[in-house]
Amino acid sequence: MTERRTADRYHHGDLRNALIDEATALAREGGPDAVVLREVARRVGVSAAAAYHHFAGHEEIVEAVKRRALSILTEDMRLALRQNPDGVSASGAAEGAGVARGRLRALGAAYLRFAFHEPGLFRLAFGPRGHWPMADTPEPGDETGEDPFALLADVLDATVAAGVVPAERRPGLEYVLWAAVHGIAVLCLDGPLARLDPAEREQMADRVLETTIRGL
Amino acid sequence: MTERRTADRYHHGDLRNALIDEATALAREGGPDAVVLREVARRVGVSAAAAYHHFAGHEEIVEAVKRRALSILTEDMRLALRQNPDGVSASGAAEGAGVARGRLRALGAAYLRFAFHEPGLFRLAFGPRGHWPMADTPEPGDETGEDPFALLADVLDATVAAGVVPAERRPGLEYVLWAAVHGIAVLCLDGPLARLDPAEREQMADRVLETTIRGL
DNA sequence: TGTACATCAGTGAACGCGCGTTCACTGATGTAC
DNA sequence: TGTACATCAGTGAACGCGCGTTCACTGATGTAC
Repeated sequence: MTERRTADRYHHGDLRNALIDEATALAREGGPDAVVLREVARRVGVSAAAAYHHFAGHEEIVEAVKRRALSILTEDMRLALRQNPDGVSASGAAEGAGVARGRLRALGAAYLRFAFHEPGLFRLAFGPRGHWPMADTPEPGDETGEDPFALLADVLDATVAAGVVPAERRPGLEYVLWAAVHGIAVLCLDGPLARLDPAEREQMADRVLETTIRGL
Repeated sequence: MTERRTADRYHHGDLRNALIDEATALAREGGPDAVVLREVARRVGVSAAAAYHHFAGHEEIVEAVKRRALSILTEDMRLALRQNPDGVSASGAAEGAGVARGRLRALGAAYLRFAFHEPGLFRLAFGPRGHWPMADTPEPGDETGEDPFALLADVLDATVAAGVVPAERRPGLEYVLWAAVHGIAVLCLDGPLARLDPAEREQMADRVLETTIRGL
């Protein structure tokens, strides 16, 4: 019943978040172009002008959704790592090569799961005007404090420590893996592999990961 | 002076091609969203309605530009292969592993050169509503009769023949390589690597190709 | 060689659309006294 | 406990924009005779 707080009242109570919620729903359904300010307001049941009390304009709403998408992805990836723990215990023993490779695979698989399950959010976050996390610009409003890039960097460091990757090849290796994984995501979402069923898609994803990790 | 044929006349003479030319120029400058029917007509110096005597509508112009973009890419890739000939002479001797790998690298490099030199056309051809060549749908209006996918398939077949790739890994391998190459293109155009200068970009491209081919 | 005429390829004005944004406004809220 | 009032968060109408598309039209072209 507390939910009634956000309805049937002249003052909404939490309009800002309600708008972001609805904008996110639109992005999920239709990708970047579907996030239309007027439609967001319409869905919340509020005038379009009301949005301007909470956002500078359309772009700011889109930015908020991008941040939310990225934070969902980050959480997915962190979870994947938690389910594939490294072997570094209190004793400080370095993890084995197999474990390091497994964590790398898990990270890539989580990225692809997000792409396949949330294509709209994925396209929004990683589109031409996207919100890519970068090495030199950590997320300002990031709830977790760690973005996908940082997680990948850590796991790659571990592969070097485990002897899977020669140290001289370490710099910039994030991008090599990211490229492969991102590429197959795009091929499956918008490209020639768009008609694959989920099982075939997963198979392709596994192959890309396997091949790339073998090549590192 | 023959150029005057296309100007200062009530009847243009070759309006259809002039429109595609200008639409292509717009795509080059601003990507998919820049291909605006009214602007295309404006640039050609003709009313927007005139375009409807040559195209069913906006989408058909865009399609024509996509085909043109793809045909440029195909030609670039064919040229790259011609400059990295296989060793198959009249004697029919199979080419060496190094040659096969070199041709694969050349093909990937050509794809990336196109992406970097023609980002607007690249985004148009390979965007969400793109014009990806596919294994099962050869290009209908293709001038060359061979698309990038077919070229890649041939070269991959050669790598198997040369013993670079085990035959059981051959099926679907096109997509593994394509994913890596396409991924790094996107990262460099729209992603975290957008600020790399051309030399660094090429270095990253080489690394991705090297790593992926090693992993095949 | 000249003329009537069908056909083709243009024109310019207008339509409807949905967008982001602005404006003057008003209803609700909570605080000071 | 009640009331005045500043502040905040809504409203609804309107603006301007540029788009794709349609329409009735007209100028140019080339062919039949």
